[in-house]
Amino acid sequence: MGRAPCCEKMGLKKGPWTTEEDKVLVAHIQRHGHGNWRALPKQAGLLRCGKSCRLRWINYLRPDIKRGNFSKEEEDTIIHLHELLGNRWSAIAARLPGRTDNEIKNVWHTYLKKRLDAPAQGGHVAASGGKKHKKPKSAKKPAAAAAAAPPASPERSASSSVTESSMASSVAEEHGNAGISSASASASASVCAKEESSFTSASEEFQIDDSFWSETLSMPLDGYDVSMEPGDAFVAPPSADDMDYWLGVFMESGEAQDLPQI
DNA sequence: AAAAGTGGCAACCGCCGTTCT
DNA sequence: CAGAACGGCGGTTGCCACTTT
Repeated sequence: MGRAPCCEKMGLKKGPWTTEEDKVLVAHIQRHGHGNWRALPKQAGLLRCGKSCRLRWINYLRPDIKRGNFSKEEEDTIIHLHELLGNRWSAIAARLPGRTDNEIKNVWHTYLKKRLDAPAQGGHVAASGGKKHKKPKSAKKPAAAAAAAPPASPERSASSSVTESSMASSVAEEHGNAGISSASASASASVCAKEESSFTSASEEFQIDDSFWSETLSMPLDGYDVSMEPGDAFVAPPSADDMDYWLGVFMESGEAQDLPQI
């Protein structure tokens, strides 16, 4: 009705993001937050769809993103949570600080699924390249980006850990002001939990100690009888589709301290 | 050393639930 | 209250780097 028409795709750019676009997006979010993703590209002067901006920010530009290889503990956590939650990548990501749903989804499809499919081989097919030992994508240069972006996107040149980049840390500080407001405006408690937990983690440089993983790995299965076989499709407990249910699970399990006070 | 094959990752697409007019 | 816009999620795709032959 009174709303602006949804992102008209005319003239909008697609494909890999350039360094310049990244900078513009980060700078804009630093200043204004991301109250309205649809309007953001226009306000920032980006020829991108709002969705694209959001994805870029969530998955790569956010200051609290933890890049680099997945540890064994993280992989095990994903496997455990996948048994519990199924393909609810966002829910799984919420329990892995610094990891995004997209990244977890990728890891699942590339390593973990195979690892489960072929347990006989047993070995830990690490995300660090069980077979290929691929160099962290630092040189992947999109054809379109190559022209506009000098060497490589920031997150690619510093792919081991974005948290180490000065840009990221500065954004982290700024985001405490700009981003939180929009995050807290979100109606979804789960989203808030996810976002804000990330923010608090960001300020702590993402040092995840072993206790976190031992708790994470032992908590859900021990505390709750989900009575399901590994590999089963997700069998929802009563009202399990409700994220409040899972929030409650986390709270009761003592994981609450890892979540923001809502 | 070169070519072919394989796998990983970033990004897009479409759907769904929620919010707003 | 109805319809449209928005935000978010999961599935899928395409490009590129790496490995193997």
